[in-house]
Amino acid sequence: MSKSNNVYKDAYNRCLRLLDETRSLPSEPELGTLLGVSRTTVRTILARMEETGLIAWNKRAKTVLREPRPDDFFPEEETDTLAEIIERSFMRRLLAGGAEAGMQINELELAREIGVGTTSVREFLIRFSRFGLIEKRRNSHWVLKGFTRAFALELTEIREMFELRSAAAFAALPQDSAVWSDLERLEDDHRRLASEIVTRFNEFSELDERFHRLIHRASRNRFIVDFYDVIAMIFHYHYQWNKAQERERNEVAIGEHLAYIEALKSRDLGKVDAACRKHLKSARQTLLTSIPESRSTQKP
Amino acid sequence: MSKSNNVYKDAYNRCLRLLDETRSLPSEPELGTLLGVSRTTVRTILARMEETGLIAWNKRAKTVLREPRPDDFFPEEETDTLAEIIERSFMRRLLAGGAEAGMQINELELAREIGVGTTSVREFLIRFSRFGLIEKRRNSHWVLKGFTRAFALELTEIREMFELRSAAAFAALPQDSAVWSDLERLEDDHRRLASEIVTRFNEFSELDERFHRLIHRASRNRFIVDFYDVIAMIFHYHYQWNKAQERERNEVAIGEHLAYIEALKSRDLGKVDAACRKHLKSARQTLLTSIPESRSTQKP
DNA sequence: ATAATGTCTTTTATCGTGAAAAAACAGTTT
DNA sequence: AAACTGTTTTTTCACGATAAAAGACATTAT
Repeated sequence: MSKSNNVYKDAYNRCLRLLDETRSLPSEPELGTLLGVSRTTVRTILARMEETGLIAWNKRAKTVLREPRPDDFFPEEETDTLAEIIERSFMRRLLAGGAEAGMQINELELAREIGVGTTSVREFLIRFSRFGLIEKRRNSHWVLKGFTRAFALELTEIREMFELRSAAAFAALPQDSAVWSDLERLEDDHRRLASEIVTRFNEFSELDERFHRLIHRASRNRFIVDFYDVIAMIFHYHYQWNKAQERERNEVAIGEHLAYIEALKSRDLGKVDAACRKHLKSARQTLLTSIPESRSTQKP
Repeated sequence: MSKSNNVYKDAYNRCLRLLDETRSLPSEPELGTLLGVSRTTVRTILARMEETGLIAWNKRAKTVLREPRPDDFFPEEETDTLAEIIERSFMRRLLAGGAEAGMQINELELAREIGVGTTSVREFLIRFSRFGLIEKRRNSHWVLKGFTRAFALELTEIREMFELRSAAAFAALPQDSAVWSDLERLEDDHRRLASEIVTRFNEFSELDERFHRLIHRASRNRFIVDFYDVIAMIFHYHYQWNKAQERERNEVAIGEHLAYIEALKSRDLGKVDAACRKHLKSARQTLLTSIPESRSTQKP
C-alpha cells in the first residue's frame, strides 16, 4: 500500500451531508472548491455516488435520488490524515506517562508501532520539532525534552509577549476594519455558550482558539501568527488531558474573555492591557497546575 | 546510490589536520568524541589512513608515519550534507531574482534540478518552512512568500522584542556566571578584529552570530534561542548577497557591539536598553536597504 | 577492573517506485 | 465565449529497500 485515499473518503462524507440540502449537485469545479479538493477527487466521489444509487449522474445533471443512510458514510477513522494518526499516537505516548525527559525517540520503533513507514514518522518529527518538545542529535536519534514546568513557562512567556502586543495592535485597528464584526460575532458566541455552560462547557476549547487567533492576527506578523500553532497544539492536548474542574475553569475563562472583548471594544489601551494580562495569567496558572510536579525542573 | 558518506569524508579531513599536531592518535572512542562521530566511522577513517600510508595501525598503536599532503584530503564539496546542498541551491534560486512572491514551488522539479531524491527535498522544505518564507497548501504545492520588505519588518520586530528581553536578562545574571568571561572573550575578539578591519572585515559575520547567540541564550527560553536560527539564516545569506560597503558597515557594527558590551558590563538596564536598541536599529536598516524595492509590499 | 579493540545488530538517511490527488489540456455544451 | 465535462499528464504522498553511520555486545589488553 502506498498512499491512503483519506482525502477522497473525507470529502465523500462531507459531500453526503450536502445531499440532504439540495435536489441536485452543482458543477464539478464548484463542488471542488466547496469541498476543498481537486476535480479528480470530485469525479471519484460522484462515480461512487452513482454506483451506490445516491445520485443519477449524466454530464451536468447530478440528481439526488435518495437520502444518504448512516452506512453510506466511510468510517471516521479512515478519513484521518497520516499526520493526524501519527500525531495522536505520539502524543498519547508522550502524555500517558513513562515519557521522561531525556528519553530517546526511535523513528523505526515508532513507525512499526503505529504501522506506518519511516518517512512519514520522520517528516512528522521534523514538523513537530518546532513545538520545542523534541530535539534532533545530528546523524542520530531524537531526544525528548519533556512536557515540563520549564516548557510551560517558556511557552507562556512568549505567548504573553506576543498577545499583549497583538491586543494593542487590535485596539488600534480602524473602525471600518472587518475584525470588529468578527469580534462582535465572537462575543455573541461567548454569551450563548455562557448561558448554556452546564451542557456545552466542552465547546469552549474551540471558541478559545478562534478568539485568540483573531487577536494574534491583528499583529500582522507571520511569526506571531504562526506561534499560535504551538500554543493551540499544547492547549488542545491539555484540554483533553486535564478534565479536572473543566466546567468551572471554562466558565471563568468565558468571563475573562468577555471582559477582554469589552476592553478591546473600548479601544482604551490601558484597559486592554489589564484585561489581557489578567486572562493570560489565569490561563498560565491552569496550564501549570496540569503538569505533573514529579519531574524535577532540571536544567544543566 | 542511497546515502553519501559525507560524514566519514568530513571527519576524515578534520582528522588529517590532527596528524600535524601529534606523533600518534588517541584511542578510538576518544577520537570519536573529538570528531563528533561514532566509533564505526573512526575505524573507517583509520583503515583508510593505514591504507594510504599515513599511519601504522596495530590495535592501540596508531603511529603517524608522514604528514598529510593536500591530495590526501577529500574535496570540499564531497563533505557537505545533503541538506546543505539543497539549502544552497534553493537559496541561490530564491535570491538570484526571478523568484516573485506567490510563485509555486515544485518538489519534483527542485529534486531533479539538484539531482537528489524527492524525500530529501520534502524534508528540507518542511524544515525550511519555519523561516516563514514558504507555505504549504494542503495536499498540494508549496507557495513562495518572497523575501520582501514585509518579511524583513516582521522578522526584525520579533528580533527586537526578543533581544531587548534577552539583553535585560543578561545584565541581571550573577557575577559568577560563566557568561561574563564569554563576553570578555568576545570583547577581545571584537577589538582584535577592529584593529585589523582592513583585511579581515569579512570575518565579522561569524563574530556577529556568536555575540547575539550568547545574548539570546541568557533568556533561558528555547523559543527565543531557536528563533535566532531564523535570524542567523537570513543574515547569513544577506551577508553573502549584499557586499555593498561591507567593510564600512561591519566597522560601524563592531563599534556598536563594543558599546553594547560596555553597557552589559555596566549592568545598568537603561544603558543596556539604549545600546541594544541602537544596534538593532542599524541592523534593521542594513537589512532593509538590501531588499530590492521593486516588489510592492502587497498584503491581501 | 577498567578501558580498549573486534564483531555484530540496529537505526538513520536516501533513493526509486507506485497509487492518490492535483493540474493541465482538449473537447462539448449552453 | 464562458463554463462545463472528458482525458491525459504531472505532482504529491507514502512505502520498502539499501548503504552509511550509530550503537550494543563480546573479547582482549593494560
